[in-house]
Amino acid sequence: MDLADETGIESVTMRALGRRLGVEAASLYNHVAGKDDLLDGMVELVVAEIDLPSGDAGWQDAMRRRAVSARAVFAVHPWAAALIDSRGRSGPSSLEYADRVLGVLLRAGFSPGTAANAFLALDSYVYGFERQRSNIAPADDEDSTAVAQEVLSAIPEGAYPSLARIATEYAVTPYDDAAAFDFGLGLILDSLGALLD
Amino acid sequence: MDLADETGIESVTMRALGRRLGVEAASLYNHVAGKDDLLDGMVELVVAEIDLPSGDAGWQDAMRRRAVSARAVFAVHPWAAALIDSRGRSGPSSLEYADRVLGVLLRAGFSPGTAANAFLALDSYVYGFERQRSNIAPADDEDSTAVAQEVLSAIPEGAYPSLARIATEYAVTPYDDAAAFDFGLGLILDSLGALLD
DNA sequence: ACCTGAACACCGTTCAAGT
DNA sequence: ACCTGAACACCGTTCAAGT
Repeated sequence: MDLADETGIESVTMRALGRRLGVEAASLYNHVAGKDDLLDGMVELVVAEIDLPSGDAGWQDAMRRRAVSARAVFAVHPWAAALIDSRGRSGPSSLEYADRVLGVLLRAGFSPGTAANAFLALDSYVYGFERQRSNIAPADDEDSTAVAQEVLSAIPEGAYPSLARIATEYAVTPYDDAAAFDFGLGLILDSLGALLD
Repeated sequence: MDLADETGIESVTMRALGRRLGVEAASLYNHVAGKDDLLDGMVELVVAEIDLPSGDAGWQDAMRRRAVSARAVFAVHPWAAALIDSRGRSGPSSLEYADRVLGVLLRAGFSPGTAANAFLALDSYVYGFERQRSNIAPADDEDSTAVAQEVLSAIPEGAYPSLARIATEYAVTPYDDAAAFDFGLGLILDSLGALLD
Protein backbone atom coordinates (compact mmCIF):
# COMPACT_ATOMS: atom_id res chain seq x y z
CA MET A 1 0.00 0.00 0.00
CA ASP A 2 2.90 2.37 0.74
CA LEU A 3 4.34 1.52 -2.65
CA ALA A 4 1.00 2.20 -4.37
CA ASP A 5 0.56 5.48 -2.48
CA GLU A 6 4.00 6.70 -3.45
CA THR A 7 4.49 5.55 -7.02
CA GLY A 8 1.00 4.64 -8.23
CA ILE A 9 -0.85 1.33 -8.43
CA GLU A 10 0.47 0.57 -11.92
CA SER A 11 3.99 0.46 -10.53
CA VAL A 12 3.07 -2.20 -7.98
CA THR A 13 4.68 -5.20 -9.65
CA MET A 14 5.87 -8.31 -7.90
CA ARG A 15 9.39 -7.36 -8.87
CA ALA A 16 9.09 -3.78 -7.57
CA LEU A 17 7.50 -4.97 -4.35
CA GLY A 18 10.30 -7.48 -3.86
CA ARG A 19 12.88 -4.75 -4.42
CA ARG A 20 11.09 -2.59 -1.86
CA LEU A 21 11.23 -5.40 0.67
CA GLY A 22 14.85 -6.26 -0.12
CA VAL A 23 13.95 -9.63 -1.53
CA GLU A 24 13.51 -11.37 -4.88
CA ALA A 25 10.09 -11.30 -6.57
CA ALA A 26 9.94 -15.07 -6.39
CA SER A 27 10.19 -14.95 -2.60
CA LEU A 28 6.82 -13.18 -2.34
CA TYR A 29 5.13 -16.39 -3.41
CA ASN A 30 5.92 -17.79 0.01
CA HIS A 31 3.57 -15.17 1.48
CA VAL A 32 0.84 -14.56 -1.09
CA ALA A 33 -0.72 -16.95 -3.57
CA GLY A 34 -0.10 -14.56 -6.42
CA LYS A 35 -0.67 -10.98 -7.48
CA ASP A 36 -4.45 -11.33 -7.33
CA ASP A 37 -4.19 -12.43 -3.74
CA LEU A 38 -1.99 -9.43 -3.03
CA LEU A 39 -4.50 -6.99 -4.56
CA ASP A 40 -7.41 -8.65 -2.75
CA GLY A 41 -5.51 -8.13 0.49
CA MET A 42 -5.00 -4.46 -0.34
CA VAL A 43 -8.73 -4.05 -0.98
CA GLU A 44 -9.51 -5.69 2.31
CA LEU A 45 -7.10 -3.46 4.23
CA VAL A 46 -8.21 -0.23 2.58
CA VAL A 47 -11.92 -0.98 3.09
CA ALA A 48 -11.14 -1.51 6.77
CA GLU A 49 -9.89 2.09 6.90
CA ILE A 50 -13.36 3.46 6.11
CA ASP A 51 -15.24 4.32 9.29
CA LEU A 52 -18.11 1.97 10.02
CA PRO A 53 -21.38 3.83 10.50
CA SER A 54 -23.04 3.84 13.88
CA GLY A 55 -26.71 4.74 13.87
CA ASP A 56 -26.53 6.87 17.00
CA ALA A 57 -26.88 10.26 15.33
CA GLY A 58 -29.59 9.39 12.82
CA TRP A 59 -29.31 7.40 9.62
CA GLN A 60 -28.73 10.37 7.32
CA ASP A 61 -25.88 11.58 9.45
CA ALA A 62 -24.44 8.05 9.59
CA MET A 63 -24.55 7.74 5.80
CA ARG A 64 -22.98 11.15 5.38
CA ARG A 65 -20.19 10.32 7.82
CA ARG A 66 -19.29 7.11 6.07
CA ALA A 67 -19.29 8.84 2.68
CA VAL A 68 -17.00 11.55 3.99
CA SER A 69 -14.74 8.91 5.56
CA ALA A 70 -14.53 7.01 2.28
CA ARG A 71 -13.53 10.21 0.52
CA ALA A 72 -10.82 10.82 3.11
CA VAL A 73 -9.48 7.31 2.50
CA PHE A 74 -9.47 7.93 -1.26
CA ALA A 75 -7.48 11.11 -0.69
CA VAL A 76 -4.73 9.12 1.04
CA HIS A 77 -4.95 6.14 -1.32
CA PRO A 78 -5.84 7.49 -4.78
CA TRP A 79 -5.79 3.98 -6.23
CA ALA A 80 -8.38 2.64 -3.78
CA ALA A 81 -11.70 3.41 -5.49
CA ALA A 82 -10.64 1.94 -8.85
CA LEU A 83 -9.13 -1.14 -7.25
CA ILE A 84 -12.16 -1.84 -5.06
CA ASP A 85 -14.48 -1.34 -8.03
CA SER A 86 -12.47 -3.63 -10.26
CA ARG A 87 -12.40 -6.50 -7.78
CA GLY A 88 -15.09 -8.00 -5.60
CA ARG A 89 -15.84 -6.90 -2.08
CA SER A 90 -16.06 -10.26 -0.46
CA GLY A 91 -13.53 -10.09 2.35
CA PRO A 92 -14.55 -10.01 6.03
CA SER A 93 -14.13 -6.26 6.41
CA SER A 94 -16.18 -5.61 3.26
CA LEU A 95 -18.95 -7.83 4.60
CA GLU A 96 -18.78 -6.17 8.00
CA TYR A 97 -19.04 -2.80 6.28
CA ALA A 98 -22.07 -3.83 4.21
CA ASP A 99 -23.75 -5.35 7.25
CA ARG A 100 -23.34 -2.20 9.29
CA VAL A 101 -24.62 0.10 6.56
CA LEU A 102 -27.63 -2.11 5.89
CA GLY A 103 -28.27 -2.34 9.63
CA VAL A 104 -28.51 1.43 9.94
CA LEU A 105 -30.91 1.61 6.99
CA LEU A 106 -33.11 -1.24 8.23
CA ARG A 107 -33.35 0.27 11.71
CA ALA A 108 -34.23 3.61 10.12
CA GLY A 109 -37.35 1.91 8.77
CA PHE A 110 -36.45 1.02 5.21
CA SER A 111 -37.73 -2.31 3.90
CA PRO A 112 -35.02 -4.88 3.05
CA GLY A 113 -35.41 -4.28 -0.66
CA THR A 114 -35.31 -0.51 -0.33
CA ALA A 115 -32.38 -0.65 2.08
CA ALA A 116 -30.44 -2.73 -0.44
CA ASN A 117 -31.28 -0.34 -3.27
CA ALA A 118 -30.38 2.66 -1.12
CA PHE A 119 -27.02 1.12 -0.19
CA LEU A 120 -26.29 0.40 -3.83
CA ALA A 121 -27.31 3.91 -4.89
CA LEU A 122 -25.17 5.55 -2.21
CA ASP A 123 -22.09 3.46 -2.92
CA SER A 124 -22.51 3.83 -6.67
CA TYR A 125 -22.43 7.56 -6.15
CA VAL A 126 -19.57 7.66 -3.63
CA TYR A 127 -17.25 5.43 -5.65
CA GLY A 128 -18.42 6.83 -8.97
CA PHE A 129 -17.76 10.38 -7.85
CA GLU A 130 -14.19 9.55 -6.96
CA ARG A 131 -13.62 8.03 -10.39
CA GLN A 132 -14.99 11.12 -12.16
CA ARG A 133 -13.19 13.48 -9.83
CA SER A 134 -9.82 11.87 -10.43
CA ASN A 135 -10.33 12.61 -14.13
CA ILE A 136 -11.59 16.17 -14.07
CA ALA A 137 -10.41 17.80 -10.86
CA PRO A 138 -7.22 19.87 -11.08
CA ALA A 139 -4.29 18.66 -8.96
CA ASP A 140 -4.12 19.97 -5.41
CA ASP A 141 -1.52 22.57 -6.26
CA GLU A 142 -3.28 23.85 -9.38
CA ASP A 143 -5.55 26.87 -9.51
CA SER A 144 -8.95 25.64 -10.69
CA THR A 145 -9.88 29.03 -12.15
CA ALA A 146 -6.70 29.03 -14.25
CA VAL A 147 -7.54 25.55 -15.51
CA ALA A 148 -11.06 26.69 -16.40
CA GLN A 149 -9.56 29.69 -18.18
CA GLU A 150 -7.37 27.36 -20.24
CA VAL A 151 -10.27 25.07 -21.10
CA LEU A 152 -12.26 28.10 -22.15
CA SER A 153 -9.60 29.40 -24.49
CA ALA A 154 -9.11 25.92 -25.97
CA ILE A 155 -12.77 25.72 -27.05
CA PRO A 156 -13.17 26.73 -30.70
CA GLU A 157 -15.39 29.74 -31.32
CA GLY A 158 -19.03 28.68 -31.43
CA ALA A 159 -18.40 25.04 -30.53
CA TYR A 160 -19.67 23.58 -27.26
CA PRO A 161 -21.62 26.68 -26.15
CA SER A 162 -22.93 25.17 -22.89
CA LEU A 163 -19.54 23.80 -21.95
CA ALA A 164 -18.13 27.27 -22.59
CA ARG A 165 -20.71 28.84 -20.31
CA ILE A 166 -19.83 26.45 -17.50
CA ALA A 167 -16.12 27.06 -18.01
CA THR A 168 -16.77 30.82 -17.88
CA GLU A 169 -18.44 30.32 -14.51
CA TYR A 170 -15.52 28.29 -13.13
CA ALA A 171 -12.99 30.77 -14.45
CA VAL A 172 -14.41 33.11 -11.81
CA THR A 173 -15.71 30.86 -9.04
CA PRO A 174 -13.15 28.25 -7.89
CA TYR A 175 -14.24 24.62 -8.15
CA ASP A 176 -15.03 23.22 -4.70
CA ASP A 177 -14.55 19.48 -4.67
CA ALA A 178 -16.09 18.85 -1.26
CA ALA A 179 -19.12 21.00 -2.12
CA ALA A 180 -19.65 19.16 -5.40
CA PHE A 181 -19.52 15.81 -3.59
CA ASP A 182 -21.89 17.00 -0.90
CA PHE A 183 -24.33 18.33 -3.48
CA GLY A 184 -24.92 14.93 -5.05
CA LEU A 185 -24.89 13.12 -1.74
CA GLY A 186 -27.52 15.53 -0.45
CA LEU A 187 -29.74 14.85 -3.46
CA ILE A 188 -29.78 11.14 -2.69
CA LEU A 189 -30.20 11.50 1.08
CA ASP A 190 -33.01 14.05 0.68
CA SER A 191 -34.98 11.77 -1.61
CA LEU A 192 -34.40 8.80 0.68
CA GLY A 193 -35.69 10.92 3.56
CA ALA A 194 -38.80 11.85 1.61
CA LEU A 195 -39.34 8.17 0.86
CA LEU A 196 -39.31 7.34 4.54
CA ASP A 197 -42.01 9.87 5.46
CA MET B 1 -13.75 -3.30 -29.54
CA ASP B 2 -14.89 -6.64 -30.96
CA LEU B 3 -11.88 -8.29 -29.38
CA ALA B 4 -12.66 -6.65 -26.01
CA ASP B 5 -16.33 -7.64 -26.24
CA GLU B 6 -15.49 -11.24 -26.98
CA THR B 7 -12.51 -12.03 -24.81
CA GLY B 8 -12.39 -9.22 -22.25
CA ILE B 9 -10.45 -5.99 -22.11
CA GLU B 10 -7.50 -7.59 -20.33
CA SER B 11 -6.89 -9.79 -23.36
CA VAL B 12 -6.61 -6.77 -25.65
CA THR B 13 -2.85 -6.77 -26.14
CA MET B 14 -1.02 -5.35 -29.10
CA ARG B 15 0.05 -8.86 -29.99
CA ALA B 16 -3.47 -10.32 -29.74
CA LEU B 17 -4.90 -7.44 -31.73
CA GLY B 18 -2.26 -7.96 -34.39
CA ARG B 19 -3.09 -11.68 -34.53
CA ARG B 20 -6.76 -10.78 -34.89
CA LEU B 21 -5.99 -8.50 -37.80
CA GLY B 22 -3.60 -10.97 -39.43
CA VAL B 23 -0.62 -8.75 -38.88
CA GLU B 24 2.39 -8.44 -36.57
CA ALA B 25 2.02 -6.40 -33.36
CA ALA B 26 4.72 -4.05 -34.56
CA SER B 27 2.64 -3.16 -37.62
CA LEU B 28 -0.03 -1.57 -35.44
CA TYR B 29 2.35 1.27 -34.67
CA ASN B 30 1.82 2.50 -38.20
CA HIS B 31 -1.80 3.21 -37.27
CA VAL B 32 -1.82 4.14 -33.58
CA ALA B 33 0.79 5.95 -31.53
CA GLY B 34 0.75 3.22 -28.90
CA LYS B 35 -1.56 1.27 -26.68
CA ASP B 36 -2.74 4.39 -24.84
CA ASP B 37 -3.77 5.90 -28.14
CA LEU B 38 -5.65 2.73 -28.98
CA LEU B 39 -7.55 2.76 -25.68
CA ASP B 40 -8.33 6.47 -26.02
CA GLY B 41 -9.80 5.71 -29.42
CA MET B 42 -11.95 2.96 -27.94
CA VAL B 43 -13.24 5.36 -25.27
CA GLU B 44 -14.08 7.90 -27.94
CA LEU B 45 -15.96 5.37 -30.06
CA VAL B 46 -17.90 3.86 -27.20
CA VAL B 47 -18.93 7.26 -25.81
CA ALA B 48 -20.24 8.09 -29.27
CA GLU B 49 -22.60 5.11 -28.95
CA ILE B 50 -24.45 6.73 -26.04
CA ASP B 51 -27.51 8.62 -27.23
CA LEU B 52 -27.16 12.37 -26.96
CA PRO B 53 -30.00 13.93 -24.98
CA SER B 54 -32.44 16.20 -26.71
CA GLY B 55 -34.43 18.46 -24.44
CA ASP B 56 -37.69 18.06 -26.32
CA ALA B 57 -39.46 15.85 -23.81
CA GLY B 58 -38.39 17.64 -20.64
CA TRP B 59 -35.03 17.64 -18.90
CA GLN B 60 -35.82 14.78 -16.51
CA ASP B 61 -36.87 12.56 -19.35
CA ALA B 62 -33.78 13.55 -21.33
CA MET B 63 -31.52 12.66 -18.39
CA ARG B 64 -33.30 9.38 -17.89
CA ARG B 65 -33.02 8.49 -21.54
CA ARG B 66 -29.32 9.11 -21.67
CA ALA B 67 -28.76 7.08 -18.48
CA VAL B 68 -30.72 4.18 -19.93
CA SER B 69 -28.79 4.48 -23.19
CA ALA B 70 -25.47 4.41 -21.31
CA ARG B 71 -26.57 1.28 -19.51
CA ALA B 72 -27.50 -0.35 -22.82
CA VAL B 73 -24.02 0.46 -24.15
CA PHE B 74 -22.43 -1.05 -21.04
CA ALA B 75 -24.45 -4.21 -21.57
CA VAL B 76 -22.91 -4.64 -25.03
CA HIS B 77 -19.43 -3.47 -23.98
CA PRO B 78 -18.90 -4.62 -20.38
CA TRP B 79 -15.42 -3.08 -20.35
CA ALA B 80 -16.66 0.41 -21.25
CA ALA B 81 -17.49 1.96 -17.87
CA ALA B 82 -14.18 0.97 -16.28
CA LEU B 83 -12.18 2.09 -19.29
CA ILE B 84 -13.92 5.45 -19.57
CA ASP B 85 -13.50 6.02 -15.82
CA SER B 86 -9.82 5.13 -15.88
CA ARG B 87 -8.99 7.49 -18.74
CA GLY B 88 -10.02 11.05 -19.44
CA ARG B 89 -13.04 12.06 -21.43
CA SER B 90 -11.47 14.64 -23.60
CA GLY B 91 -12.20 13.49 -27.13
CA PRO B 92 -14.63 15.31 -29.42
CA SER B 93 -17.55 12.95 -28.80
CA SER B 94 -17.04 13.20 -25.03
CA LEU B 95 -17.06 16.98 -25.27
CA GLU B 96 -20.13 16.92 -27.50
CA TYR B 97 -21.84 14.67 -24.99
CA ALA B 98 -21.01 16.95 -22.05
CA ASP B 99 -22.10 20.01 -23.97
CA ARG B 100 -25.47 18.50 -24.83
CA VAL B 101 -26.16 17.33 -21.29
CA LEU B 102 -25.19 20.68 -19.81
CA GLY B 103 -27.28 22.45 -22.45
CA VAL B 104 -30.40 20.55 -21.40
CA LEU B 105 -29.78 21.38 -17.74
CA LEU B 106 -29.08 25.05 -18.39
CA ARG B 107 -32.20 25.44 -20.51
CA ALA B 108 -34.19 23.71 -17.77
CA GLY B 109 -33.30 26.64 -15.54
CA PHE B 110 -30.33 25.39 -13.51
CA SER B 111 -27.54 27.87 -12.82
CA PRO B 112 -24.17 27.03 -14.41
CA GLY B 113 -22.74 25.85 -11.10
CA THR B 114 -25.74 23.71 -10.28
CA ALA B 115 -25.91 22.31 -13.80
CA ALA B 116 -22.27 21.25 -13.53
CA ASN B 117 -22.85 19.65 -10.13
CA ALA B 118 -25.97 17.90 -11.38
CA PHE B 119 -24.11 16.52 -14.40
CA LEU B 120 -21.32 15.28 -12.17
CA ALA B 121 -23.77 13.71 -9.73
CA LEU B 122 -25.71 11.96 -12.47
CA ASP B 123 -22.64 10.59 -14.23
CA SER B 124 -21.02 9.55 -10.96
CA TYR B 125 -24.11 7.52 -10.28
CA VAL B 126 -24.54 6.06 -13.77
CA TYR B 127 -20.92 4.96 -14.13
CA GLY B 128 -20.59 4.03 -10.47
CA PHE B 129 -23.67 1.84 -10.63
CA GLU B 130 -22.25 -0.13 -13.52
CA ARG B 131 -19.02 -0.73 -11.63
CA GLN B 132 -20.88 -2.00 -8.55
CA ARG B 133 -23.30 -4.03 -10.63
CA SER B 134 -20.55 -5.85 -12.48
CA ASN B 135 -19.28 -7.02 -9.10
CA ILE B 136 -22.47 -8.08 -7.36
CA ALA B 137 -25.03 -8.95 -10.02
CA PRO B 138 -25.35 -12.63 -10.97
CA ALA B 139 -24.56 -13.50 -14.58
CA ASP B 140 -27.43 -13.30 -17.04
CA ASP B 141 -28.02 -17.03 -17.00
CA GLU B 142 -27.93 -17.38 -13.23
CA ASP B 143 -30.98 -17.45 -10.99
CA SER B 144 -30.62 -14.52 -8.57
CA THR B 145 -32.72 -16.21 -5.90
CA ALA B 146 -30.46 -19.25 -5.99
CA VAL B 147 -27.42 -17.01 -5.61
CA ALA B 148 -29.05 -15.26 -2.64
CA GLN B 149 -29.82 -18.68 -1.16
CA GLU B 150 -26.15 -19.63 -1.45
CA VAL B 151 -24.97 -16.37 0.10
CA LEU B 152 -27.41 -16.91 2.94
CA SER B 153 -26.17 -20.41 3.71
CA ALA B 154 -22.56 -19.23 3.54
CA ILE B 155 -23.10 -16.67 6.31
CA PRO B 156 -22.03 -18.05 9.70
CA GLU B 157 -24.76 -18.30 12.32
CA GLY B 158 -25.20 -14.95 14.06
CA ALA B 159 -22.69 -13.06 11.90
CA TYR B 160 -23.81 -10.25 9.58
CA PRO B 161 -27.47 -10.20 10.72
CA SER B 162 -28.55 -7.34 8.43
CA LEU B 163 -26.82 -8.86 5.42
CA ALA B 164 -28.61 -12.11 6.20
CA ARG B 165 -31.96 -10.34 6.32
CA ILE B 166 -31.37 -8.78 2.91
CA ALA B 167 -30.24 -12.13 1.48
CA THR B 168 -33.39 -13.75 2.87
CA GLU B 169 -35.43 -11.17 1.00
CA TYR B 170 -33.61 -11.79 -2.28
CA ALA B 171 -33.88 -15.53 -1.86
CA VAL B 172 -37.61 -15.00 -2.44
CA THR B 173 -37.85 -11.87 -4.59
CA PRO B 174 -35.59 -11.97 -7.67
CA TYR B 175 -33.08 -9.14 -7.99
CA ASP B 176 -34.16 -6.68 -10.66
CA ASP B 177 -31.18 -4.88 -12.09
CA ALA B 178 -33.09 -2.31 -14.10
CA ALA B 179 -35.32 -1.50 -11.14
CA ALA B 180 -32.33 -1.02 -8.84
CA PHE B 181 -30.73 1.34 -11.34
CA ASP B 182 -33.94 3.27 -11.79
CA PHE B 183 -34.41 3.58 -8.04
CA GLY B 184 -31.18 5.49 -7.53
CA LEU B 185 -31.61 7.53 -10.69
CA GLY B 186 -35.09 8.54 -9.53
CA LEU B 187 -33.72 9.70 -6.17
CA ILE B 188 -31.33 12.10 -7.89
CA LEU B 189 -33.82 13.35 -10.49
CA ASP B 190 -36.52 13.90 -7.87
CA SER B 191 -34.25 16.00 -5.70
CA LEU B 192 -33.05 17.97 -8.71
CA GLY B 193 -36.67 18.60 -9.62
CA ALA B 194 -37.44 19.84 -6.10
CA LEU B 195 -34.41 22.13 -6.35
CA LEU B 196 -35.80 23.72 -9.49
CA ASP B 197 -39.18 24.58 -7.95
C1' DA C 1 3.32 3.76 -47.26
C1' DC C 2 3.07 -0.23 -44.72
C1' DC C 3 4.88 -4.74 -42.94
C1' DT C 4 8.30 -8.00 -40.77
C1' DG C 5 11.96 -9.93 -37.68
C1' DA C 6 14.61 -9.31 -34.24
C1' DA C 7 15.67 -7.20 -30.28
C1' DC C 8 15.09 -4.71 -25.64
C1' DA C 9 13.38 -4.03 -21.18
C1' DC C 10 9.92 -5.35 -18.86
C1' DC C 11 5.89 -8.57 -16.68
C1' DG C 12 3.86 -12.89 -13.43
C1' DT C 13 4.96 -17.31 -12.13
C1' DT C 14 7.30 -21.91 -11.37
C1' DC C 15 10.70 -24.80 -9.51
C1' DA C 16 14.91 -26.98 -8.37
C1' DA C 17 18.51 -25.84 -5.48
C1' DG C 18 20.26 -23.87 -1.58
C1' DT C 19 20.33 -22.44 3.82
C1' DA D 1 10.46 -22.45 6.60
C1' DC D 2 11.99 -19.19 3.56
C1' DC D 3 15.08 -17.37 -0.18
C1' DT D 4 17.61 -17.40 -4.72
C1' DG D 5 18.69 -18.12 -9.72
C1' DA D 6 17.30 -19.40 -13.69
C1' DA D 7 13.90 -20.22 -16.69
C1' DC D 8 9.28 -19.81 -19.25
C1' DA D 9 5.69 -17.57 -21.55
C1' DC D 10 4.19 -13.48 -21.88
C1' DC D 11 3.98 -7.92 -22.34
C1' DG D 12 4.75 -2.85 -25.09
C1' DT D 13 7.77 -0.71 -28.05
C1' DT D 14 11.67 0.41 -31.34
C1' DC D 15 14.02 0.07 -35.54
C1' DA D 16 16.57 -1.51 -39.42
C1' DA D 17 15.39 -3.99 -43.29
C1' DG D 18 12.39 -5.29 -46.65
C1' DT D 19 8.32 -4.59 -50.44
